[in-house]
Amino acid sequence: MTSTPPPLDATQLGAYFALIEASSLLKHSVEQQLRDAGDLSYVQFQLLATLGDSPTGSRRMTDLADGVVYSRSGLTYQAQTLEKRGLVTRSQSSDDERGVTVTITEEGRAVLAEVFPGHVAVLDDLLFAPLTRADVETLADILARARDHMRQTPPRSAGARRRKKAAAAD
Amino acid sequence: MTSTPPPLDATQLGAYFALIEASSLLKHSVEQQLRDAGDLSYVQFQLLATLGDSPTGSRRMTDLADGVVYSRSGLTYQAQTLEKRGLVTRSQSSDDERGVTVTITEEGRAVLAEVFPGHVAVLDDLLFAPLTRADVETLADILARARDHMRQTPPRSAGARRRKKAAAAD
DNA sequence: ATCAGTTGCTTCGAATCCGAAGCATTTGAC
DNA sequence: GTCAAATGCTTCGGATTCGAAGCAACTGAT
Repeated sequence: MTSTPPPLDATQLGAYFALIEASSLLKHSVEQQLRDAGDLSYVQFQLLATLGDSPTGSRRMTDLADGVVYSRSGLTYQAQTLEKRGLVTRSQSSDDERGVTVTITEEGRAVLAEVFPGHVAVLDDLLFAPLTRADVETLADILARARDHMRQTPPRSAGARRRKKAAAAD
Repeated sequence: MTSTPPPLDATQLGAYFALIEASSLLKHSVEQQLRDAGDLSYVQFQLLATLGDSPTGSRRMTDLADGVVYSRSGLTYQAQTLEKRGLVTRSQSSDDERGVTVTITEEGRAVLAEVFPGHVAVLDDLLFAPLTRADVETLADILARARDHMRQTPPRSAGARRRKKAAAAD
């Protein structure tokens, strides 16, 4: 029974659709450029960029997955792929025996450098071209707030593993 | 020709990352809700919603694919899936022998109605909660401009087939 | 120390996705 | 009319994705 009429007005719908469409279109174009320039998928680029941004060039798997909004298993797959191509190395974390530290290689940095200018060019052409400086600032502010809110609002059934015990007092 | 890395300033980077992260996080949560509420993927929901929005309840495949930012083959797959579940029907277009018209069924509308309130709830909780009314208006305006720009800016290296203008009458 | 619970990552199976190739129809040029 | 190119969609093959289950290591309490 749909007893609750949609409390979304036209403006909200517009913002929602525009958000989804814009990010989809942008992602598609970026993906194409990355594929052409360095044979990288978007996730792979994100991973390399995240690693390259780190002072040590390394991160733990979980941190990577969280940063990129990705599943653990998907990250394992991509990390393996990147390792096979020699763009990253994987090693046991020093303090935690079961932790895996991923580190970008020189080769990885090279690919990153290869791809980056084109990446930026796509962003300039598609995203920033029709926007003023003030628009970009405003956009960054609003979306950052939304993102932060989502980050700290736990999905109803994701994130932590289901607790089997203590079900009664959950 | 990669001699001039166009620099992105902090604000631009912030806007870009926030856009990607926010849309990713939102999409993930929405996907979960749709899966739980009606066993629909996000694309499937988008398709049903698009069809439901049409006065006739029908659209041609290509128009659907464009609207949802999806590959043709992916759309074929999803249309088949939805047809198997009885949520849409597919039939030959009247004026074009090779065109396929997809139409939402009563069952499809029912599922849509079933899922919609929860969908809206997620949007309210995650996207709109931390934003003011003015924020939403601004966001809609800016992103709509960006989206429109992307829509009419063809991918530079895409050897995609040229597509003509679609008929306005529906 | 030991046990149960938690966490980090991987493996597994299945679903989904895309691009390229293919088929059928339409369009445009001649 | 006929042919070549363009268009609409599907099929095919392969890559990517996720959740669930599994294994190993850490933690805290006893």
